[in-house]
Amino acid sequence: MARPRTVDDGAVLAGLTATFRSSGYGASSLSSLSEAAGLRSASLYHRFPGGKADMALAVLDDVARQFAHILEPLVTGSDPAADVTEMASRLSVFYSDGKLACVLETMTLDGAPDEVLSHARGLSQAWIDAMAGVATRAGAAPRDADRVAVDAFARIEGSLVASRVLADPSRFLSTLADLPDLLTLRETS
Amino acid sequence: MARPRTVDDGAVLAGLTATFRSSGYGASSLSSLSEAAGLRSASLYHRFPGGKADMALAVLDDVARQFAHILEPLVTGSDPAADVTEMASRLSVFYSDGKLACVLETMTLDGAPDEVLSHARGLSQAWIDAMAGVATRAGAAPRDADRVAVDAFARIEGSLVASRVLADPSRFLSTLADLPDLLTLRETS
DNA sequence: GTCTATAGCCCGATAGAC
DNA sequence: GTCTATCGGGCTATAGAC
Repeated sequence: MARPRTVDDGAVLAGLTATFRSSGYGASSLSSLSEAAGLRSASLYHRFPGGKADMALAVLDDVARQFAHILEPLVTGSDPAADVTEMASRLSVFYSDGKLACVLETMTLDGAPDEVLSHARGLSQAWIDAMAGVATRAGAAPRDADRVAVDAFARIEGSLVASRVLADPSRFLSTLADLPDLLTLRETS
Repeated sequence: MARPRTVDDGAVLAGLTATFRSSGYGASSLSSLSEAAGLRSASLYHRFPGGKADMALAVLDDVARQFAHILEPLVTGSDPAADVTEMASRLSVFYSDGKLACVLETMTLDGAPDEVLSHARGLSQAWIDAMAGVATRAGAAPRDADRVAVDAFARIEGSLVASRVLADPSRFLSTLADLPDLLTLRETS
């Protein structure tokens, strides 16, 4: 990233991410991506020679970087319930309190190339593994830890879908609030 | 539907549904819809003068009809837990054991027209209302009934997303198995 | 590194024969 | 009621000036 660029890398990625996130892979046209990124399509092809698939992979790489931050409390923390609360807080920022869709959901629709699908799959699995890890530290048996981690993943994704379909993001926030109990096996919900 | 048609109405709708369901609204092209329906695009325009939006609305109408059947046990039954089990069984057929996406999820992405969005929203709400109704009959207070119904909706949608993203439909089936306890407030999960 | 311009194809949609 | 043929425009992608 040493060479001068008239449009900031981060701004380009942010624009591409926003478009893929809200429209999905197949419905994101190059012109919509170009407009959101602030670059003409020819310039996008200069940065992403593989075209739309390359852009999607770069977006997923960037999302992976953001998730590394979101999940960091689960890896470095020592108080499982507090660590999950902190992860939930960072998730809330990432999803804008439930107003934004999950790129893992939207990007795996349409006719996304296999490489994009497997990338999204790996990212989801890493997220689940991190949540299973904190459940294990909270005292869960490996099978239970994996079960509640996948359950947490499904509940988060489902609450985002419900927030969009019902046009009411409140379900996402209450799901986040339930996560500490769910992942530490103090299931009250 | 008295006039002769060389291609069966049901087959056309089934093809359109399959395409919208797996690709979403924006990524479903007229050529893909045409191929799935078994009709040339000009013939599709004859049946659906409003174009793609008309086709999407017809698909949602058909889905509403199917949901009337899926939800029928909740309305006519007398044993809440058994009624939810029967609904879950019919849902499993509709979603092909978790291998098919939810048209309510995929159709509300992309640039779907407002009419399509509100149609999908109404269908989701009817589903939730039916589930809240059975929870009420199981003894839940109105607030609790609505809460668990929305929760059930979100869990079902989330398990379908998880099934797709993780390429493992088993989460959908275990979510269905949890529904009777969830909706009758015997929460063990 | 980004731009204008354009290639070639596919898009949604329509006209008119049968 | 479905077809072939076609319109204008948007699509992904590339060539070449600056």
